[in-house]
Amino acid sequence: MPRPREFDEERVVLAVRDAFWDRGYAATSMDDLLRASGLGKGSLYGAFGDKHRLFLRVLRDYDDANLRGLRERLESAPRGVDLVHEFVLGVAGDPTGAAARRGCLLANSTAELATSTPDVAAEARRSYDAITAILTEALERAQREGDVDPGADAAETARAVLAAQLGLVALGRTGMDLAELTTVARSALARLLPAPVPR
Amino acid sequence: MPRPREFDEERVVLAVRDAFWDRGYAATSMDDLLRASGLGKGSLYGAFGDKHRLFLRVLRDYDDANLRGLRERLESAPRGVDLVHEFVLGVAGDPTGAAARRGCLLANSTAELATSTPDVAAEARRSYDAITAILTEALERAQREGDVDPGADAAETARAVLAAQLGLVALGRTGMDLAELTTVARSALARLLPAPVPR
DNA sequence: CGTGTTCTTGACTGTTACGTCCAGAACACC
DNA sequence: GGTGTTCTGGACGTAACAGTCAAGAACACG
Repeated sequence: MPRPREFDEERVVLAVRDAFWDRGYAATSMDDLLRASGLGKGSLYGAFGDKHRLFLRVLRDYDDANLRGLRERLESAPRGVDLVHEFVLGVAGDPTGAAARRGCLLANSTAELATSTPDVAAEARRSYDAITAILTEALERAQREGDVDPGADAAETARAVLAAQLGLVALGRTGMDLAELTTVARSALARLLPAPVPR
Repeated sequence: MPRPREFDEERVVLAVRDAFWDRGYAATSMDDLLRASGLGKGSLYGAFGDKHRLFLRVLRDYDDANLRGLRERLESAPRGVDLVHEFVLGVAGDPTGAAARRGCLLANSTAELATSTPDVAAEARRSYDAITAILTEALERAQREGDVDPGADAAETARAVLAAQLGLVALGRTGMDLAELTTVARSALARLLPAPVPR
């Protein structure tokens, strides 16, 4: 009997996500979000609650999509080491550089809000732990496939790779030249992944 | 003949810096800054201009102090490689973990503002370029001193080290366990600095 | 000790912020 | 087609926001 929603919840989350992504949490006003989503006040508040709750919803959806994508790529990757390369080099993947300048919504939000909003810090830990697990799995596969030294601690390597990727994201956000960013990514990758001893 | 200032400009900049550091740029109100500095509105506006200009002043002072500290430590360090270690391990240097959770003002600000405020992105590039130059010098010294493989490209290594450090700062901000953070820092460092070939 | 310049304080303005609320619209079901 | 429930849009209230301004205080200098 209820009147059905006129909007698609997922589309609204994506539109709102872009607004937060472009301006940051605090600088994004509710009016910005209403304009971005095309909804009226009652609808947005009714469906998602206040700004803080809406933001957390956006962030969680963003992270989940990222993790889902990583897992899928791990399964479809010909070799485990490919995923690791993709993960790190992807920071400079967009040839226009727009994606690099935009950075990562989670990383941006953590830097802006981690102190004042424990929810965001917790979400970041959750996400980074999950990414580390996926990278660890990829590296273990790479070890079995002979692309990475089997003597290396896969979990430890995964964390180092994650740190390097986060650093690259930070550098990309400064507007660093894409070619330079790629060079840094390649050299970091080459050093972090210990090659198997040739025999 | 003019009436002298009653406040110390440098102390005000530091107090204001802490306020920005704790809350982020957008979430810090002028009232917060007035309370933190102890000044009245006319004084703060008269001495530093509006919020944006004040923030840039704070950021520039912060960066300059950082760079000065790095250069001094490079000169006083027994070995070039020591500075590189300090630089990376320093992220987890405070045993309480408060410093790690707080992160770096420049990194936080870049993540929050780089898109909307080109000044901040430019300041970040300036600072990171300067850090890279210092690290390059330290690495070249380390190569001469036999602590790093002389065949490695020092500038490229410096950029990789910077990326790793920025990643560690990002991880620290999530509240990651200090011991774990240190472990990641050590393993990244060990892999990024190619050991000299023993002979 | 008068004078001129700067500094300080806080009231004030206009804008924008977030969130609530209500009247009317739109639909599913009977 | 009536009825009940939810959705929609916008007006509204209160609070906080950034920044201006003017009146008076504090000093250096002559």
